[in-house]
Amino acid sequence: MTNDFTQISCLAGFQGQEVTLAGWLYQSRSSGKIQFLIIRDGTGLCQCILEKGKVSNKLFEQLKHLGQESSLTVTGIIHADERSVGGYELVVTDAEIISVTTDYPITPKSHGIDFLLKNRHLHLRSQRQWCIGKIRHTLIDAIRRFFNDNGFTLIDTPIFTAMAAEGEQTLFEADYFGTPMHLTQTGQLHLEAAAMSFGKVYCFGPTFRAEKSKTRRHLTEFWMVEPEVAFIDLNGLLELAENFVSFIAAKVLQNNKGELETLGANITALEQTKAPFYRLTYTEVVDILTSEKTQKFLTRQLENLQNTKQQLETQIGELENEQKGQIKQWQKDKIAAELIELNAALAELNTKIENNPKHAKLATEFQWGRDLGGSDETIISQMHDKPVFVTHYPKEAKAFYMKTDRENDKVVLNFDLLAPSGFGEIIGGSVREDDYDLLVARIKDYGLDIENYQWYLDLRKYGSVPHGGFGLGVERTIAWLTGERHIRQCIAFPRLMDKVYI
RNA sequence: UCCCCGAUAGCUCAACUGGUAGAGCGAGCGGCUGUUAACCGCUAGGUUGUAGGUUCGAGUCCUACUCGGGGAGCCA
Repeated sequence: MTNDFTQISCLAGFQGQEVTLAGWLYQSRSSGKIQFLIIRDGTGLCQCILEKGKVSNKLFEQLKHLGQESSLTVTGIIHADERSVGGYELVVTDAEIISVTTDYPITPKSHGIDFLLKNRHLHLRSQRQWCIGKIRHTLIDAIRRFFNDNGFTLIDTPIFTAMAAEGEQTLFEADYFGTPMHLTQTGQLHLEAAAMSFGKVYCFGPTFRAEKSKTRRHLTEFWMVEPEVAFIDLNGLLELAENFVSFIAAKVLQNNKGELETLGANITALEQTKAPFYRLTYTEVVDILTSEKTQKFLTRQLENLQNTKQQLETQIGELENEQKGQIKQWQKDKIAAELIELNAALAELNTKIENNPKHAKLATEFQWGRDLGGSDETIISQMHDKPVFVTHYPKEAKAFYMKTDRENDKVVLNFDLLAPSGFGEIIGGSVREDDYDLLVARIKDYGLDIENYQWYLDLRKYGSVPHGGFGLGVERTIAWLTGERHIRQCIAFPRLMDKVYI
């Protein structure tokens, strides 16, 4: 059946020709003797024009009363028309209704997030979620392409695992025929074993973390790609990471510019995502955070926020006055809708204004040795227009497997990559400890059961080499690329800390 | 886990200091030959999250609970 239908994304090649589209009614408007049906077919949107007299009266009346998301096929001639979504429109000569929908719950008006998540199975059809899905697809394809084209071998690491790698309090427990097991937090440890066989490897799959984190940056189930390379040092890893991120950003820009535009992404900023990225050590970051420059930066930011707040309040005041005046009811309602949006923006601004001094205080009082908090990362990330590497964190703040810097044993050879303009961390990586005795000591220091790590220690016994790798969070990367505020919109069926919808 | 905010029609929201519920969208019907979240007219639609309390009277005040949103800590 599929082969007979023309895809909306390919309409450019069919001007003046008659085609048949198969899809769903995305939206319709009628104006007496003319109807505008917007059809969605999974590849795009197309406005279909229905004129009275050009089709049978029966069909005209049926289509006039057809509910949103009804499925149908439409036949007609394609014309270019800039008034139309997508640039082409179809003048209908015939149509066949496949399935009638009544009372589709998601209307073209605004909805709350709880409602949309409860209806995620339907919300996936919306233009926004569709755009994000297309971008996600490109991103994942680009990730695989990059590693495949650069000599990496894909290794599928297990999801059931006995070991902890990232802190035991964030493990999901599973009952494995009576034996306690965990869902994987990372494929890294197994990947290190594979790297000693293939040299350059990567794994790509779902990852589970039971973090009690109810933020716009956290999911309990997320997708992570992790490369691991034998014979590499920290600089080599940074180069790999910046080439990788530049590549995937470029691919998304190349394939999904339209989707990025629809989503309101900052395309000019993304175009600057080219290696080399900025490089700072943790110690430099601490200096920056506690510097006067940062305080000034935050003060200026606060002033800007307050100015914006004032403008918003003035705007809201004007609208409220307008609303009281002698105007039509529908105009009042339009203003009411605008007010809701403005008030939401105001609430967000207020949160930022409230947080600014707290963040400023946290930054000034920052002491060497602590891990960077979310707000600290945000500040550093806001001060830069390209991704920033932060390297050489204090040993105590990081995982047991990270290699101690032989020139300064207080720090490890690790890095985080912060996406610019306030998006925060998208990559975490490190050189791995390759010395048997040092690794044993670290495992003991962390209070981990050494029995569980025997095979991992073997890797340091039989031909140990300097090696390392990193992990990139797919949903966070999508949030950064698209400018989407919340990570839950960046995966089709999100799993949140205290809520799994469908 | 902690702090702040919220819950009113299918959806998004109104209802000034306590006085018995109101719009838009959506749905149904009608009008309009170029609409872009179209517009105009009519109709239907509610035990105000749950349980108590204060009061002559509670959507509005108080208490507890449930659910949701935002933020913090921790992280990709």
